[in-house]
Amino acid sequence: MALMAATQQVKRRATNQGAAVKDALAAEDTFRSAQDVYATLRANGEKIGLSTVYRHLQIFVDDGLADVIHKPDGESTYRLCGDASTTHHHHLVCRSCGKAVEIEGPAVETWADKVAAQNGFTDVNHTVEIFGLCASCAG
Amino acid sequence: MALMAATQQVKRRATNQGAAVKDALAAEDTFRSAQDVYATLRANGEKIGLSTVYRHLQIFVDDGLADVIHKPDGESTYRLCGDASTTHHHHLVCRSCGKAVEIEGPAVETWADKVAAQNGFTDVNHTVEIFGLCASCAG
DNA sequence: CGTCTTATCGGGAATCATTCCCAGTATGAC
DNA sequence: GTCATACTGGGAATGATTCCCGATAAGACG
Ligand SMILES: [Mn+2]
Ligand SMILES: [Mn+2]
Ligand SMILES: [Zn+2]
Ligand SMILES: [Zn+2]
Repeated sequence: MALMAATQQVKRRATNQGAAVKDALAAEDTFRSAQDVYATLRANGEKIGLSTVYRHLQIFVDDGLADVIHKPDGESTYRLCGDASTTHHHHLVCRSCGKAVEIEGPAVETWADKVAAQNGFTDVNHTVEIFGLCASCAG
Repeated sequence: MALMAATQQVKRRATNQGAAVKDALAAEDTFRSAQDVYATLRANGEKIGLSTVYRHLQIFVDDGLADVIHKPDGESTYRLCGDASTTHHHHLVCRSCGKAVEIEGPAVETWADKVAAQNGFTDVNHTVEIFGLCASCAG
């Protein structure tokens, strides 16, 4: 069989580059771009390459440890999932500083599935992101 | 005042390149990339440059005539709004062929605003897109 | 511990969508 | 018709992301 279960854990080596990327993400509750994470790490004297940053960010997403949001300009931003990482959720994101709050909307989930079914669509998923200015940035 | 109302109509010249781009979009009910529209027009013998295609697609978006959706890979895709273009709406999009259905969800709108307000966010907007396989592509 | 297999690194090249630039062209007002 | 200038388009530039591949280091095993 060529297809493995998506939840199959892959054996990974523990490297300090990987730890550094995770620490960088964990230090902020904001969605951050790969370029930004890379710049921060280098500024802190970390010895790491840009390719490696991209590699680990993608691994986190694959493992369900991080979420990715595409900014309007197309750039990908990443953030570690909170403690409630096991449940499906969405985000309320500050356009200015990137600060994000995990949100849930059961009603939205059922609505999305219903609308899709009514139109004959199957194998559905959805993206729901709310953007705005957080209290700090609004002042 | 440096800021004009977003609804202010700008005077534009009628060019056949602009018409060609609009016709190309109107011919399909799918979200299509600038590159795709460009390739189609050239294949049809239209005399038009890639820059011009991007230019007009952006104009349509600015004028509220078209919607733009960013595919997971980050590429922007465009589609003319339907007759109900005056009302705020979202889309149910086929992952395979790009076919899109305009959908409305009043409950989602109020939910989004409420969640944002509860968390002290202002000047909010949101993206809600449902992806799946249309009936044709599912067979 | 040493050795060995190989996953992981990382720097630079390559890709690719999108934007920029600007001299040439066509629109529409008068 | 004339004219000011909005529009055009081809090529260069940008910038994020991916590729490539020889060098490095994690960790299994004895
Ligand atoms: Mn959801
Ligand atoms: Mn909405
Ligand atoms: Zn903020
Ligand atoms: Zn389809």
